[in-house]
Amino acid sequence: MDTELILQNISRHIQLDKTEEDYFVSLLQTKYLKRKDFLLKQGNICRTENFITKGCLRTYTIDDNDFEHIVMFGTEDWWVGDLFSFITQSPTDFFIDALEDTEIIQISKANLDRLFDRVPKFERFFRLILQNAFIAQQNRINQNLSCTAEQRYLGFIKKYPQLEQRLSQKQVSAYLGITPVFLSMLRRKLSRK
Amino acid sequence: MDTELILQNISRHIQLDKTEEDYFVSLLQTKYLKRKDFLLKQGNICRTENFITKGCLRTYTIDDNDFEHIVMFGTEDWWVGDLFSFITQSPTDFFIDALEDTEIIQISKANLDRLFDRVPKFERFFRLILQNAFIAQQNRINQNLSCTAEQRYLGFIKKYPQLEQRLSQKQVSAYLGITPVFLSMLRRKLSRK
DNA sequence: CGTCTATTTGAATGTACTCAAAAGCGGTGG
DNA sequence: CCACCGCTTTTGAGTACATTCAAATAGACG
Repeated sequence: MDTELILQNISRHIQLDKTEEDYFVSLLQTKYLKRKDFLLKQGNICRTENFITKGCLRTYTIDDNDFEHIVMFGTEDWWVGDLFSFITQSPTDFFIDALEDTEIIQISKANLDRLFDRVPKFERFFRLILQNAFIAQQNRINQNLSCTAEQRYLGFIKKYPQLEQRLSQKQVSAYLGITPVFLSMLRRKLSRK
Repeated sequence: MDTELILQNISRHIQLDKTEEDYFVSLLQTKYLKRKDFLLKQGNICRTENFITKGCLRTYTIDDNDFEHIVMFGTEDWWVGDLFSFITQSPTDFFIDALEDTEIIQISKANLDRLFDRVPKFERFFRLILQNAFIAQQNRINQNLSCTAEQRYLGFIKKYPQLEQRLSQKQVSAYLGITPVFLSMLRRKLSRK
Protein backbone atom coordinates (compact mmCIF):
# COMPACT_ATOMS: atom_id res chain seq x y z
CA MET A 1 0.00 0.00 0.00
CA ASP A 2 1.21 3.45 -0.87
CA THR A 3 0.76 5.41 2.33
CA GLU A 4 2.99 8.37 1.56
CA LEU A 5 0.16 10.72 0.62
CA ILE A 6 -2.07 9.90 3.57
CA LEU A 7 0.77 10.21 6.11
CA GLN A 8 1.70 13.53 4.61
CA ASN A 9 -1.93 14.61 4.82
CA ILE A 10 -2.00 13.74 8.50
CA SER A 11 1.33 15.35 9.27
CA ARG A 12 -0.08 18.68 8.21
CA HIS A 13 -2.21 18.58 11.37
CA ILE A 14 -0.59 16.28 13.93
CA GLN A 15 2.85 14.78 14.47
CA LEU A 16 3.24 11.02 14.73
CA ASP A 17 6.22 8.95 15.80
CA LYS A 18 7.19 5.80 13.93
CA THR A 19 5.25 3.45 16.21
CA GLU A 20 2.09 5.49 15.88
CA GLU A 21 2.48 5.67 12.12
CA ASP A 22 2.92 1.92 11.87
CA TYR A 23 -0.06 1.27 14.06
CA PHE A 24 -2.18 3.63 12.01
CA VAL A 25 -1.09 2.05 8.75
CA SER A 26 -1.91 -1.41 10.10
CA LEU A 27 -5.55 -0.35 10.40
CA LEU A 28 -5.91 0.72 6.78
CA GLN A 29 -7.21 -1.00 3.70
CA THR A 30 -6.89 -0.11 0.04
CA LYS A 31 -9.82 -0.21 -2.34
CA TYR A 32 -10.06 0.32 -6.08
CA LEU A 33 -13.11 1.73 -7.80
CA LYS A 34 -13.70 1.71 -11.52
CA ARG A 35 -15.45 4.69 -13.12
CA LYS A 36 -19.16 4.55 -12.19
CA ASP A 37 -18.59 2.13 -9.32
CA PHE A 38 -20.38 3.08 -6.12
CA LEU A 39 -18.65 3.62 -2.81
CA LEU A 40 -21.95 4.30 -1.03
CA LYS A 41 -25.63 4.18 -1.91
CA GLN A 42 -28.62 5.86 -0.34
CA GLY A 43 -30.04 3.64 2.38
CA ASN A 44 -26.73 1.92 3.10
CA ILE A 45 -24.63 2.56 6.16
CA CYS A 46 -21.32 4.31 5.69
CA ARG A 47 -18.85 1.97 7.38
CA THR A 48 -15.54 3.62 6.50
CA GLU A 49 -13.79 6.95 6.26
CA ASN A 50 -12.08 7.19 2.90
CA PHE A 51 -8.97 8.99 1.74
CA ILE A 52 -8.48 9.38 -2.01
CA THR A 53 -5.01 8.65 -3.34
CA LYS A 54 -5.94 8.71 -7.01
CA GLY A 55 -9.00 9.57 -9.08
CA CYS A 56 -12.18 11.47 -8.41
CA LEU A 57 -15.44 10.82 -6.52
CA ARG A 58 -18.67 12.72 -6.11
CA THR A 59 -21.14 12.79 -3.23
CA TYR A 60 -24.67 13.50 -4.36
CA THR A 61 -28.38 13.10 -3.82
CA ILE A 62 -31.18 12.29 -6.24
CA ASP A 63 -34.36 14.31 -5.81
CA ASP A 64 -37.99 13.40 -6.44
CA ASN A 65 -37.67 14.37 -10.10
CA ASP A 66 -34.58 12.19 -10.56
CA PHE A 67 -32.18 15.11 -10.72
CA GLU A 68 -28.74 14.67 -9.22
CA HIS A 69 -27.35 17.31 -6.87
CA ILE A 70 -23.68 17.16 -6.03
CA VAL A 71 -22.84 18.05 -2.45
CA MET A 72 -19.09 17.70 -2.92
CA PHE A 73 -16.39 16.39 -5.16
CA GLY A 74 -13.38 14.56 -3.82
CA THR A 75 -10.04 14.03 -5.44
CA GLU A 76 -6.44 13.20 -4.50
CA ASP A 77 -5.63 14.14 -0.89
CA TRP A 78 -9.29 14.52 0.15
CA TRP A 79 -11.33 12.65 2.72
CA VAL A 80 -14.82 11.57 1.67
CA GLY A 81 -17.72 9.70 3.22
CA ASP A 82 -20.98 10.51 4.92
CA LEU A 83 -20.02 11.64 8.36
CA PHE A 84 -23.51 11.46 9.79
CA SER A 85 -24.11 7.93 8.63
CA PHE A 86 -20.62 6.90 9.70
CA ILE A 87 -20.91 8.28 13.20
CA THR A 88 -24.43 7.16 13.94
CA GLN A 89 -24.18 3.99 11.81
CA SER A 90 -27.55 4.85 10.35
CA PRO A 91 -28.64 4.80 6.67
CA THR A 92 -27.25 7.56 4.49
CA ASP A 93 -29.14 9.92 2.18
CA PHE A 94 -26.23 10.11 -0.23
CA PHE A 95 -24.72 8.36 -3.17
CA ILE A 96 -20.97 8.33 -3.69
CA ASP A 97 -19.58 7.06 -6.96
CA ALA A 98 -16.44 7.33 -9.06
CA LEU A 99 -16.11 9.80 -11.93
CA GLU A 100 -12.72 8.28 -12.79
CA ASP A 101 -10.98 5.03 -11.88
CA THR A 102 -10.14 5.72 -8.27
CA GLU A 103 -7.94 4.41 -5.50
CA ILE A 104 -8.84 5.00 -1.88
CA ILE A 105 -7.50 4.13 1.53
CA GLN A 106 -10.17 3.16 4.04
CA ILE A 107 -10.42 2.94 7.77
CA SER A 108 -13.41 1.20 9.31
CA LYS A 109 -15.45 2.54 12.20
CA ALA A 110 -14.19 -0.18 14.53
CA ASN A 111 -10.57 0.50 13.64
CA LEU A 112 -11.03 4.24 13.96
CA ASP A 113 -12.45 3.77 17.44
CA ARG A 114 -9.42 1.64 18.33
CA LEU A 115 -7.18 4.31 16.91
CA PHE A 116 -8.82 7.07 18.96
CA ASP A 117 -8.35 4.91 21.99
CA ARG A 118 -4.70 4.15 21.45
CA VAL A 119 -3.57 7.39 19.78
CA PRO A 120 -5.87 10.14 21.03
CA LYS A 121 -4.11 12.70 18.85
CA PHE A 122 -6.23 11.37 16.02
CA GLU A 123 -9.33 12.75 17.70
CA ARG A 124 -7.80 16.12 17.14
CA PHE A 125 -6.95 15.27 13.55
CA PHE A 126 -10.49 14.29 12.66
CA ARG A 127 -11.86 17.29 14.48
CA LEU A 128 -9.67 19.51 12.31
CA ILE A 129 -10.79 17.76 9.14
CA LEU A 130 -14.36 18.28 10.23
CA GLN A 131 -13.75 21.94 11.00
CA ASN A 132 -12.32 22.55 7.57
CA ALA A 133 -15.24 20.81 5.94
CA PHE A 134 -17.62 22.86 8.06
CA ILE A 135 -16.03 26.11 7.03
CA ALA A 136 -16.02 25.13 3.36
CA GLN A 137 -19.73 24.39 3.61
CA GLN A 138 -20.45 27.66 5.32
CA ASN A 139 -18.76 29.50 2.49
CA ARG A 140 -20.74 27.56 -0.04
CA ILE A 141 -24.06 28.35 1.63
CA ASN A 142 -23.07 31.96 1.67
CA GLN A 143 -22.15 31.92 -2.01
CA ASN A 144 -25.40 30.20 -2.94
CA LEU A 145 -27.27 32.96 -1.14
CA SER A 146 -25.27 35.90 -2.48
CA CYS A 147 -24.37 35.01 -6.04
CA THR A 148 -25.93 34.43 -9.44
CA ALA A 149 -25.17 31.23 -11.33
CA GLU A 150 -22.55 33.07 -13.36
CA GLN A 151 -20.74 34.30 -10.27
CA ARG A 152 -20.90 30.86 -8.70
CA TYR A 153 -19.44 29.31 -11.82
CA LEU A 154 -16.61 31.83 -11.94
CA GLY A 155 -16.00 31.24 -8.23
CA PHE A 156 -15.87 27.51 -8.80
CA ILE A 157 -13.32 27.58 -11.61
CA LYS A 158 -11.24 30.03 -9.64
CA LYS A 159 -11.27 27.89 -6.51
CA TYR A 160 -10.82 24.51 -8.20
CA PRO A 161 -9.14 25.24 -11.56
CA GLN A 162 -7.52 21.83 -11.86
CA LEU A 163 -10.71 20.02 -10.87
CA GLU A 164 -12.88 21.80 -13.39
CA GLN A 165 -10.65 20.46 -16.18
CA ARG A 166 -11.41 16.91 -15.16
CA LEU A 167 -15.16 17.25 -14.81
CA SER A 168 -17.85 17.22 -17.46
CA GLN A 169 -20.11 20.25 -17.62
CA LYS A 170 -22.92 18.04 -16.48
CA GLN A 171 -21.13 17.37 -13.20
CA VAL A 172 -20.22 21.00 -12.71
CA SER A 173 -23.82 22.08 -13.32
CA ALA A 174 -25.08 19.53 -10.80
CA TYR A 175 -22.71 21.03 -8.26
CA LEU A 176 -23.65 24.63 -9.03
CA GLY A 177 -27.37 23.87 -8.91
CA ILE A 178 -28.19 24.78 -12.52
CA THR A 179 -29.08 22.81 -15.63
CA PRO A 180 -26.38 21.66 -18.06
CA VAL A 181 -28.15 23.65 -20.76
CA PHE A 182 -27.87 26.85 -18.80
CA LEU A 183 -24.22 26.25 -17.97
CA SER A 184 -23.51 25.83 -21.66
CA MET A 185 -25.18 29.18 -22.33
CA LEU A 186 -23.19 30.86 -19.57
CA ARG A 187 -19.94 29.55 -21.01
CA ARG A 188 -20.75 30.79 -24.47
CA LYS A 189 -21.61 34.19 -23.07
CA LEU A 190 -18.40 34.33 -21.01
CA SER A 191 -16.21 33.20 -23.92
CA ARG A 192 -17.53 36.02 -26.10
CA LYS A 193 -16.37 38.60 -23.55
CA MET B 1 -25.89 33.02 36.73
CA ASP B 2 -28.57 30.64 35.61
CA THR B 3 -26.67 27.61 34.39
CA GLU B 4 -29.47 25.10 34.39
CA LEU B 5 -30.10 25.25 30.65
CA ILE B 6 -26.46 25.03 29.61
CA LEU B 7 -25.71 22.12 31.95
CA GLN B 8 -28.73 20.33 30.62
CA ASN B 9 -27.55 21.01 27.07
CA ILE B 10 -24.19 19.47 27.88
CA SER B 11 -25.63 16.49 29.69
CA ARG B 12 -27.34 15.45 26.50
CA HIS B 13 -23.89 14.56 25.14
CA ILE B 14 -21.48 13.95 28.03
CA GLN B 15 -21.82 13.15 31.73
CA LEU B 16 -20.13 15.43 34.28
CA ASP B 17 -19.60 14.93 38.00
CA LYS B 18 -20.15 17.77 40.44
CA THR B 19 -16.50 18.88 40.47
CA GLU B 20 -16.35 19.05 36.70
CA GLU B 21 -19.61 20.97 36.56
CA ASP B 22 -18.37 23.48 39.09
CA TYR B 23 -15.10 23.93 37.28
CA PHE B 24 -16.89 24.43 33.99
CA VAL B 25 -19.28 26.97 35.48
CA SER B 26 -16.37 28.88 36.99
CA LEU B 27 -15.10 29.55 33.44
CA LEU B 28 -18.33 31.10 32.19
CA GLN B 29 -19.53 34.64 31.86
CA THR B 30 -22.99 36.06 31.24
CA LYS B 31 -23.67 38.78 28.72
CA TYR B 32 -26.80 40.73 27.87
CA LEU B 33 -27.54 42.09 24.41
CA LYS B 34 -30.29 44.53 23.60
CA ARG B 35 -32.16 44.18 20.30
CA LYS B 36 -29.84 45.33 17.48
CA ASP B 37 -26.70 45.05 19.63
CA PHE B 38 -23.80 43.27 17.95
CA LEU B 39 -22.09 40.21 19.33
CA LEU B 40 -19.61 40.11 16.45
CA LYS B 41 -18.76 42.31 13.47
CA GLN B 42 -17.00 41.52 10.22
CA GLY B 43 -13.26 42.05 10.64
CA ASN B 44 -13.30 41.38 14.38
CA ILE B 45 -11.97 38.25 15.99
CA CYS B 46 -14.46 35.90 17.60
CA ARG B 47 -13.11 35.44 21.10
CA THR B 48 -15.89 33.40 22.72
CA GLU B 49 -18.22 30.51 22.15
CA ASN B 50 -21.74 31.59 23.07
CA PHE B 51 -24.72 29.70 24.40
CA ILE B 52 -28.10 31.43 24.21
CA THR B 53 -30.27 31.22 27.31
CA LYS B 54 -32.88 33.75 26.18
CA GLY B 55 -33.65 35.70 23.02
CA CYS B 56 -32.63 35.37 19.40
CA LEU B 57 -29.51 36.10 17.35
CA ARG B 58 -28.68 35.93 13.66
CA THR B 59 -25.36 35.24 11.93
CA TYR B 60 -25.15 36.92 8.55
CA THR B 61 -23.00 38.48 5.84
CA ILE B 62 -23.48 41.65 3.82
CA ASP B 63 -22.69 41.37 0.13
CA ASP B 64 -21.32 43.93 -2.33
CA ASN B 65 -24.81 45.29 -2.98
CA ASP B 66 -25.50 45.71 0.74
CA PHE B 67 -27.87 42.78 0.95
CA GLU B 68 -27.88 40.72 4.11
CA HIS B 69 -27.71 36.92 3.91
CA ILE B 70 -28.47 34.96 7.03
CA VAL B 71 -26.32 31.89 7.55
CA MET B 72 -28.07 30.80 10.72
CA PHE B 73 -30.42 31.87 13.45
CA GLY B 74 -29.79 31.06 17.06
CA THR B 75 -32.24 30.95 19.92
CA GLU B 76 -32.59 29.41 23.39
CA ASP B 77 -30.43 26.29 23.83
CA TRP B 78 -28.25 27.00 20.75
CA TRP B 79 -24.54 27.64 20.45
CA VAL B 80 -23.50 30.50 18.18
CA GLY B 81 -20.26 32.11 17.09
CA ASP B 82 -17.89 31.95 14.16
CA LEU B 83 -16.01 28.75 14.60
CA PHE B 84 -13.36 29.52 12.03
CA SER B 85 -12.51 32.89 13.51
CA PHE B 86 -12.64 31.46 17.02
CA ILE B 87 -10.30 28.59 16.30
CA THR B 88 -7.79 30.44 14.21
CA GLN B 89 -8.21 33.74 16.07
CA SER B 90 -8.39 35.46 12.69
CA PRO B 91 -10.88 38.12 11.51
CA THR B 92 -14.39 36.93 10.79
CA ASP B 93 -16.49 37.47 7.67
CA PHE B 94 -19.71 37.51 9.66
CA PHE B 95 -21.94 39.78 11.63
CA ILE B 96 -23.87 38.49 14.61
CA ASP B 97 -26.54 40.70 16.16
CA ALA B 98 -29.61 40.41 18.33
CA LEU B 99 -33.13 40.25 16.88
CA GLU B 100 -34.54 40.36 20.42
CA ASP B 101 -33.13 41.30 23.82
CA THR B 102 -30.87 38.34 24.43
CA GLU B 103 -28.98 36.67 27.23
CA ILE B 104 -25.95 34.52 26.51
CA ILE B 105 -23.38 32.53 28.42
CA GLN B 106 -19.85 32.87 27.09
CA ILE B 107 -16.65 30.92 27.36
CA SER B 108 -13.43 32.49 26.13
CA LYS B 109 -10.86 30.76 23.95
CA ALA B 110 -8.33 30.71 26.80
CA ASN B 111 -10.82 29.21 29.22
CA LEU B 112 -11.98 26.65 26.70
CA ASP B 113 -8.39 25.55 26.16
CA ARG B 114 -8.01 25.17 29.92
CA LEU B 115 -11.23 23.22 30.04
CA PHE B 116 -10.10 20.82 27.31
CA ASP B 117 -6.91 20.31 29.23
CA ARG B 118 -8.53 19.60 32.56
CA VAL B 119 -11.74 17.88 31.41
CA PRO B 120 -10.96 16.23 28.07
CA LYS B 121 -14.54 15.01 27.75
CA PHE B 122 -15.36 18.49 26.55
CA GLU B 123 -13.34 17.90 23.40
CA ARG B 124 -15.89 15.26 22.62
CA PHE B 125 -18.74 17.58 23.46
CA PHE B 126 -17.59 20.30 21.10
CA ARG B 127 -16.86 17.76 18.40
CA LEU B 128 -20.46 16.56 18.67
CA ILE B 129 -21.78 20.11 18.50
CA LEU B 130 -19.68 20.65 15.41
CA GLN B 131 -20.89 17.43 13.83
CA ASN B 132 -24.49 18.41 14.31
CA ALA B 133 -23.86 21.81 12.81
CA PHE B 134 -22.06 20.19 9.89
CA ILE B 135 -24.95 17.87 9.18
CA ALA B 136 -27.48 20.70 9.40
CA GLN B 137 -25.44 22.67 6.88
CA GLN B 138 -25.19 19.74 4.54
CA ASN B 139 -28.94 19.40 4.56
CA ARG B 140 -29.32 23.06 3.87
CA ILE B 141 -26.97 22.97 0.88
CA ASN B 142 -28.89 20.04 -0.44
CA GLN B 143 -32.22 21.82 -0.01
CA ASN B 144 -30.91 24.93 -1.73
CA LEU B 145 -29.88 22.79 -4.67
CA SER B 146 -33.03 20.67 -4.90
CA CYS B 147 -35.87 22.98 -3.98
CA THR B 148 -37.72 26.04 -5.21
CA ALA B 149 -38.17 29.03 -2.92
CA GLU B 150 -41.68 27.85 -2.08
CA GLN B 151 -40.47 24.40 -1.04
CA ARG B 152 -37.66 25.92 0.99
CA TYR B 153 -40.11 28.19 2.78
CA LEU B 154 -42.44 25.31 3.57
CA GLY B 155 -39.47 23.29 4.78
CA PHE B 156 -38.36 26.13 7.00
CA ILE B 157 -41.70 26.63 8.74
CA LYS B 158 -42.04 22.91 9.17
CA LYS B 159 -38.57 22.55 10.72
CA TYR B 160 -38.65 25.67 12.88
CA PRO B 161 -42.35 26.42 13.48
CA GLN B 162 -41.78 28.25 16.75
CA LEU B 163 -38.91 30.28 15.34
CA GLU B 164 -40.82 31.47 12.29
CA GLN B 165 -43.39 33.09 14.61
CA ARG B 166 -40.72 35.25 16.17
CA LEU B 167 -39.05 36.44 12.98
CA SER B 168 -40.08 39.16 10.56
CA GLN B 169 -40.59 38.13 6.97
CA LYS B 170 -37.56 40.18 6.10
CA GLN B 171 -35.37 37.95 8.26
CA VAL B 172 -36.91 34.77 6.92
CA SER B 173 -36.40 35.91 3.33
CA ALA B 174 -32.74 36.73 4.05
CA TYR B 175 -32.34 33.18 5.33
CA LEU B 176 -34.12 31.56 2.39
CA GLY B 177 -32.18 33.59 -0.14
CA ILE B 178 -35.11 35.43 -1.67
CA THR B 179 -36.40 39.02 -1.53
CA PRO B 180 -38.97 40.09 1.06
CA VAL B 181 -41.24 41.06 -1.82
CA PHE B 182 -41.15 37.60 -3.26
CA LEU B 183 -41.75 35.95 0.11
CA SER B 184 -44.82 38.10 0.56
CA MET B 185 -46.12 36.91 -2.81
CA LEU B 186 -45.44 33.27 -1.90
CA ARG B 187 -47.35 33.63 1.34
CA ARG B 188 -50.33 35.15 -0.39
CA LYS B 189 -50.35 32.35 -2.94
CA LEU B 190 -50.06 29.67 -0.22
CA SER B 191 -52.82 31.20 1.91
CA ARG B 192 -55.22 31.09 -1.01
CA LYS B 193 -54.77 27.34 -1.31
C1' DC C 1 -18.86 2.09 -37.74
C1' DG C 2 -22.77 2.55 -34.64
C1' DT C 3 -24.57 3.65 -30.20
C1' DC C 4 -24.89 6.24 -26.19
C1' DT C 5 -24.24 10.28 -23.70
C1' DA C 6 -22.83 15.13 -23.44
C1' DT C 7 -23.07 19.61 -25.39
C1' DT C 8 -24.95 23.29 -28.17
C1' DT C 9 -28.59 26.11 -29.94
C1' DG C 10 -33.20 28.19 -30.23
C1' DA C 11 -37.93 29.22 -28.76
C1' DA C 12 -41.29 29.39 -25.25
C1' DT C 13 -42.20 29.37 -20.35
C1' DG C 14 -41.75 29.89 -15.46
C1' DT C 15 -39.47 31.64 -11.45
C1' DA C 16 -37.74 35.32 -8.94
C1' DC C 17 -36.14 40.21 -8.98
C1' DT C 18 -36.42 45.38 -9.52
C1' DC C 19 -38.74 49.48 -9.14
C1' DA C 20 -42.39 52.08 -7.44
C1' DA C 21 -46.23 53.21 -4.71
C1' DA C 22 -49.41 52.41 -1.08
C1' DA C 23 -50.84 50.43 3.20
C1' DG C 24 -49.78 48.69 7.86
C1' DC C 25 -47.47 48.89 12.26
C1' DG C 26 -44.66 50.17 16.16
C1' DG C 27 -42.31 53.37 18.67
C1' DT C 28 -41.29 58.08 20.15
C1' DG C 29 -41.86 62.72 21.35
C1' DG C 30 -44.62 66.71 21.76
C1' DC D 1 -53.02 60.47 23.40
C1' DC D 2 -52.20 61.10 18.88
C1' DA D 3 -49.29 62.67 15.10
C1' DC D 4 -45.42 61.60 12.84
C1' DC D 5 -41.45 58.91 11.45
C1' DG D 6 -39.17 54.88 9.98
C1' DC D 7 -39.45 50.31 8.79
C1' DT D 8 -42.02 46.20 7.08
C1' DT D 9 -45.34 44.27 4.19
C1' DT D 10 -48.39 44.27 0.25
C1' DT D 11 -49.52 44.92 -4.51
C1' DG D 12 -48.73 45.64 -9.47
C1' DA D 13 -46.10 46.13 -13.74
C1' DG D 14 -42.11 45.25 -16.23
C1' DT D 15 -37.67 42.69 -16.58
C1' DA D 16 -33.93 39.42 -15.93
C1' DC D 17 -32.49 34.97 -14.77
C1' DA D 18 -32.91 30.16 -15.37
C1' DT D 19 -35.68 26.19 -16.97
C1' DT D 20 -38.16 23.10 -20.19
C1' DC D 21 -38.68 21.01 -24.48
C1' DA D 22 -36.96 19.82 -28.80
C1' DA D 23 -33.67 19.12 -32.30
C1' DA D 24 -29.10 19.19 -34.09
C1' DT D 25 -24.16 18.40 -33.34
C1' DA D 26 -20.18 16.61 -31.18
C1' DG D 27 -17.45 13.19 -28.51
C1' DA D 28 -16.42 8.86 -26.25
C1' DC D 29 -16.28 4.06 -26.32
C1' DG D 30 -16.85 -0.62 -27.66
